[in-house]
Amino acid sequence: MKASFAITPQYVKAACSQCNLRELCLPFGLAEHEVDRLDELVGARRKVKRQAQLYRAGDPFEAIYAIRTGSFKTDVLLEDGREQVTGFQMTGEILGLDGISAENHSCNATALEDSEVCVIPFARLEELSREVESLQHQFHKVMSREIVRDHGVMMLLGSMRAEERLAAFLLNMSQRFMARGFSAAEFHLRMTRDEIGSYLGLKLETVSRAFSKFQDEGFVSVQQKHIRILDIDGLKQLLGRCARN
Amino acid sequence: MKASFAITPQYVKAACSQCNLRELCLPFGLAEHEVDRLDELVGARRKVKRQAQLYRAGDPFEAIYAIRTGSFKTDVLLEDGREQVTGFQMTGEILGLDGISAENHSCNATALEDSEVCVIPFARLEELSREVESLQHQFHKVMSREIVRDHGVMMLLGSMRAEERLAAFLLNMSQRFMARGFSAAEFHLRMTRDEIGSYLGLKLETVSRAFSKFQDEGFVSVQQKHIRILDIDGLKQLLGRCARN
DNA sequence: TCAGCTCTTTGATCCACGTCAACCCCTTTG
DNA sequence: CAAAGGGGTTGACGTGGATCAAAGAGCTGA
Repeated sequence: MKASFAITPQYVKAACSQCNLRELCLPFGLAEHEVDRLDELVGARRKVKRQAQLYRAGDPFEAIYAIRTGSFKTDVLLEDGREQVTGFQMTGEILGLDGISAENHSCNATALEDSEVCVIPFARLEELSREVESLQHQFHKVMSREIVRDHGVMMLLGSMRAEERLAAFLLNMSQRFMARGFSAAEFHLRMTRDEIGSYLGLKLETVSRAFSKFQDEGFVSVQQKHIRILDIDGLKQLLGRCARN
Repeated sequence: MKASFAITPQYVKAACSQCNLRELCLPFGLAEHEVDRLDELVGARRKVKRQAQLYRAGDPFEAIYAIRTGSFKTDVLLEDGREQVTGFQMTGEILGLDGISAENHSCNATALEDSEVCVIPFARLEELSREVESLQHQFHKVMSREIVRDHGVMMLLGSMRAEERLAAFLLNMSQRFMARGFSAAEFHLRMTRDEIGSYLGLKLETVSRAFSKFQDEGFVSVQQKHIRILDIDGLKQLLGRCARN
């Protein structure tokens, strides 16, 4: 279905304007005729298979990417091979902003499931955003949001204990699924315990134990990657107390 | 001296074009006549006394700030009062980018010493960067650099042990002092052990002990806030080994 | 359908860093 | 110059989460 869409000209033409992710993505706040102009430069689309990389650290930077379907993780690697996951990205979110500063990417972006992204050539985006004020502003907001998000992760890594981190993670995922029209209470995590652990600055065993504890206490029901949140307020309260630093 | 400069019209006119920080700041990469246009909108300057706040979380966002003299820390606060320092900023660096996304600031910016910033009204910056391509691009680079920096901090907080974190911090400070024409080997830290600890996700005692250890091992000489780096390669090697996650 | 994966869970043990507490050194102020 | 207070250092001790180990549970592919 997706494939047949992808090759029909109407679909290409109507990319952003018909996309149900526009509220979350670059077209947010644009007038209809402005979205049409954005469509023109977002022609190309790219499929990325599960475990394949959209880009790697060091790759030359040419475009940013909007996730149309699927999800990704981004990570940076130390010389000794250890990995730090810097984020998980869902549909409508923008990948590749790290590449602007040095003109090549500084992290790796890996698909967590078979995914598809809209390729947005950066030079053309800058060009268009010089003409379209609302696009310029929305793009700045997207970048700024990434900075704010990163500060939240620092808070998490620097000041919270293991169970708080996982609670914050689950609440964040829940809220993002909800924003995309999915259930806030029940969802599939596409990443492994190891990847969650890397993101949260914990070992996978600690993540697993925290999940078990939450389940024992009746906050969530966990079956492998399938999560059901049973007591969202309980999780929120868990967050409130117990800072470490 | 600074005060007398600040009120002379030439000085206001020549702000960016004569500023020795242009290489590090927004004017980087602009042609001379473009810098002149930037000067026009960077008229206002603001002094911030040590310990005073340039802005607070929740303040309406109207401008970003370039640090002319002095230094700052930014932090976010949890409801329970615990603080996470998200960064230390030096001359030429830009403060306030977090405010763009929600139209109000999401963190606090506090001067670590008596400081002065250039106020850059954001609406006018967006306006000008629609006209001046090189300014637009440099601004995007500045935002992107902040994102890359944040990823580095995540790496630090999520994957490094205490001594590695402090070593990374010292090397980073050293490099930034050097970029500003100061000694890379000898400098004054403007922040307390507690603030360093908050930034690095450690308690102040742990920071203090790590300083002592580095001193015992001959890597640095530490006298309160005065640091002399004696063996920069030793510090770098310390970074290479010993990841935790 | 089975073999060989990878991912997850759980238990036992260890240790890096947090916590608590005492003391020291500067700096500031009257 | 004395007193007060804010940093900073150091020691003793406790603990949250890492580490090591083993077994179970789901996929994947022949």
